[in-house]
Amino acid sequence: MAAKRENGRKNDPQRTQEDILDVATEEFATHGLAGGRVDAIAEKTRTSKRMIYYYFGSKEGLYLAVLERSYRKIRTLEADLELANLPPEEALRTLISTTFDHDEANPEFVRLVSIENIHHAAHMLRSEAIRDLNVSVIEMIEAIIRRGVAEGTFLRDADPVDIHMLISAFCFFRVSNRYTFGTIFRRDLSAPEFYDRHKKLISDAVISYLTAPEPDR
Amino acid sequence: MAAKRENGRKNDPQRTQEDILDVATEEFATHGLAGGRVDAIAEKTRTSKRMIYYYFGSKEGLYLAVLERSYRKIRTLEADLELANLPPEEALRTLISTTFDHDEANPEFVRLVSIENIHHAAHMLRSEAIRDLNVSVIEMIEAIIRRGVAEGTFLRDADPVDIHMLISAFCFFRVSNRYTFGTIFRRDLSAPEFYDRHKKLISDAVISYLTAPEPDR
DNA sequence: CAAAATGTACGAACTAGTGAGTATGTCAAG
DNA sequence: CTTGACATACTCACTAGTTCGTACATTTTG
Repeated sequence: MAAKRENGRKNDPQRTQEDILDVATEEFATHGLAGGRVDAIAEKTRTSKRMIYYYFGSKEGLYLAVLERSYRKIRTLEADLELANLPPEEALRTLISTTFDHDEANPEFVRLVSIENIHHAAHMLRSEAIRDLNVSVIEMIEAIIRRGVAEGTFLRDADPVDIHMLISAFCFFRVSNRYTFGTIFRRDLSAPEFYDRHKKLISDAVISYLTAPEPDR
Repeated sequence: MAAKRENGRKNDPQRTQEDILDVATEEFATHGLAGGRVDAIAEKTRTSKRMIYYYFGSKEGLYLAVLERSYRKIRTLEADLELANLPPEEALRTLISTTFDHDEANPEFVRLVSIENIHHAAHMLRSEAIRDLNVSVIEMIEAIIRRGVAEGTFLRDADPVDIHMLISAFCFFRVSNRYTFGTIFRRDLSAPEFYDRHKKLISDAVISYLTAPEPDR
């Protein structure tokens, strides 16, 4: 065993882990947790399978790490939105636009969340990091609604979580159900023509919901 | 016939297949396609694994059969809605209520669709039965909008597929993302208190979208 | 040198799928 | 109404291949 270090290896644990996580994100997002193959991940990595187990312990451990990292990424996005100075309607449109663009730009995140739901969010529940995500969106929406109601623009004092759900559902569904919906209605939801139109649709829907008078039924 | 014997075997192909499909639906909806185990299905069945292959050829064949059967079930539901006599708004509320209730009552269907989306709707595309689903909802929505616009109740001439998407997204998301959304926002979306409230929310949102004047921006 | 990081080769368990033979029901002919 | 031929329905045991995970050796780094 001539110990030649022709291509002498460099130890770079940081990069190794990032590399594994990148590849694993793609693999799990494409095939699911059960469908994702550890060997397949290892091969696409610049390192070996041994390192996956060295750093993440198990397949599930790796999956959880992938999930946590994905969630951590969004948290930052929401954080630096300056909405307090905008008029309520505009603030809301900006917020919706951000959610919309995020889901549009991160289909692998959307897929991971779908997969996690199939597993009843079991891994998420075990992860403090994700469980304790402080969700600033809700506070933002709450503030916007309060301002809107105060100044008389909004006529409905809606629940902010409900409003967030209305927004999220549409933005998420557009990406998560792109394929089945697209197949049935013969419509390619990733086509650029729908981008502006759908963003306007959900924005207008939310705004008109809030500005419409509460029907007495 | 009438050959009834104590513990002798009874040939009942119809029942055998139904039995397999019932169990497989549950298994795939719970664990996904890759995660679902043929052996597990076989065990919960009153028949054997050999019969699964006898009737469905392969694991994928079984999955496809499950998917087709699930889709076939809904098709009927939509069909017998009598909306033509109702005023537009009420017709729309009835339609939304139906979609809402369907997703609420069939979480395993919602899950199967989610799973199918992870697979890019690959199986669906291969199934004529599903691909050729004639979607009457769209025509219904189209008719309602047309009537509403004609009589001046609705001020927007919206695309019916877009409207259906807005409705579907919310109803679907409520069920499909029940677990992750519920975990993050500490809210049990299957709790009865949300049932009426959410149904009213999506209905009001759609109605107010259609009745609100098109903003000029 | 010790500790951390990495590569190789292997194995135990699992899993989709099958080979080969058995039971059941139908029906036509004797 | 009995017999036997035949197609469909079914059972049991087995296998080839995959997949997660690990034992062991080796290299890098401080």
